[in-house]
Amino acid sequence: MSLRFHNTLTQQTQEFQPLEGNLVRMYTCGPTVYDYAHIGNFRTFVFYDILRRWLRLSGYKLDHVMNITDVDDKIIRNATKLGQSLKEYTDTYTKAFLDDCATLRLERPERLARATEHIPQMAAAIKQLEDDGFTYRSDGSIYFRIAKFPEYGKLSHNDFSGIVAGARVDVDEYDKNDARDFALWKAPKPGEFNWDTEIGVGRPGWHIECSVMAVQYLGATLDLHAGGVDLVFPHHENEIAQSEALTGKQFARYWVHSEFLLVDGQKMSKSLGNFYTLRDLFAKGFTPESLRYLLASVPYRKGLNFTFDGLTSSKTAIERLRTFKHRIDSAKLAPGTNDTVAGQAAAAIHQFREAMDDDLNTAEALGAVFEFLREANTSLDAGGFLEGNRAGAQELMNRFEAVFEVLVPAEQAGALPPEEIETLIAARTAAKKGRDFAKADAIRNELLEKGVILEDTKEGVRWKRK
RNA sequence: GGCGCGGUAGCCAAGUGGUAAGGCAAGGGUCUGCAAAACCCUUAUUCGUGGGUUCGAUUCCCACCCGCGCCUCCA
Repeated sequence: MSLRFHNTLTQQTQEFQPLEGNLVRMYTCGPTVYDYAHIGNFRTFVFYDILRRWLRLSGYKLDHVMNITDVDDKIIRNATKLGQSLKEYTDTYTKAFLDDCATLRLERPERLARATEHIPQMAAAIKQLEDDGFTYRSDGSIYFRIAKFPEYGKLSHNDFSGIVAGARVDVDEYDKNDARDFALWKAPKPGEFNWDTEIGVGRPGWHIECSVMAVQYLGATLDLHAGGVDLVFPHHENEIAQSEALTGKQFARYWVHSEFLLVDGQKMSKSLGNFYTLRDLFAKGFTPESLRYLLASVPYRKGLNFTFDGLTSSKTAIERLRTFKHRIDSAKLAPGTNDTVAGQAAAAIHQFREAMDDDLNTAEALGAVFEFLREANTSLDAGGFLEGNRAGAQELMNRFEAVFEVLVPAEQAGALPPEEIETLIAARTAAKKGRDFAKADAIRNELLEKGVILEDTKEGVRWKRK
């Protein structure tokens, strides 16, 4: 079967088909750079990465835009407190975010779009919405009047027809006519960061940046729009209202949303002390690959309960995969092809693709890989795995790695150089040959203390980092 | 209260109208100078609870319970 996604808009899992040939125009909601991103954020960003990779591996060409929100209340507050310019402040966290993404091996979208670099375009869009009668001004701010957009609520499947117009609800420190109306443009406040534009002085509301940047770079209708579930309402609902009011066309055809990450069964929060950034985890000795694997291994539409036990078991699982990869790459095999093994490899490759096609079912895809891993190891132990079976096994592992990318260990600072390791291994092998096992074990322990694990295999000594 | 997601072994988790993938952990074994790695065996008569449909339901329907998210710019 072909690629399917669960579309929030239709609440159904639908076959994915881009509007134009094999080009996928996609937009994903990126970070607000007011602090270091936490592992909950990265659950979603890893999901974007898996989504990108699988689309590419399915033969699609991507045009993917992700926003960097570099102006909002928190940013303004924090930057002001530090006496920094907006740019100075957000550059710090933008860089940290991009570094973290690289560490987690997340593919870069074709374009990153910063909100503050699109202020004139946002003003122009708001101007057009004003001209078309979708807005009103109140206390210097400009609001979108949802009463003018009857389809409001179609994404979150809420019925807003009962909202009483004229009710004044004090939300967000601004006055609105209708509880659900939202700010397109916020009135200037003294001492804050403001922009002087064709619609006046002030700063943009949160939602307008995504509508404007998406349409500017990708056109009126996107194939795919992704984000965390918490963005369904109001953010994405508002994006739809603005965008479709502007263009008169459907904004996005497939909406995909990732579920939340919990920590020890609870929402992550600083007050509970269960709030983690990547830096926190690496400081505890966990590797980027372990986190990447853990975040990727639970299908994106399922809540993910993060635990340190989970991280540890991910590490172990990765080790097993690495050992297997090494084995099929380096094993000395007898000539010929074992049809049974060949069939198992083909079945695994098939099942892997089927699972991923089914709304990115990474858990099932992993199941296919591990099942073959066990079958192949059994054959390898028994000598039934032949030279002609190598390519099929490698093909499966390559496909696995193309999606999950955890097999190559990250470079670790201060690690023992490979030359020194090889020297020690040679000394140990010599000691073993002389039946001096005490010395051999001493060398092995010395290496272990320096984070290097030895394995004596039929093909010789293999080492790996702890 | 409204909308949405979910409740499967110690933990993570897939899945189907026909009788429960996979990973981790644990115990036993094979191999090894000892390890490590790898493999084998063992660990859910049962899939939140109660009804219903059916020859048969974990899978479909109804009700209920529990967890989580959104409904105040939080991925």
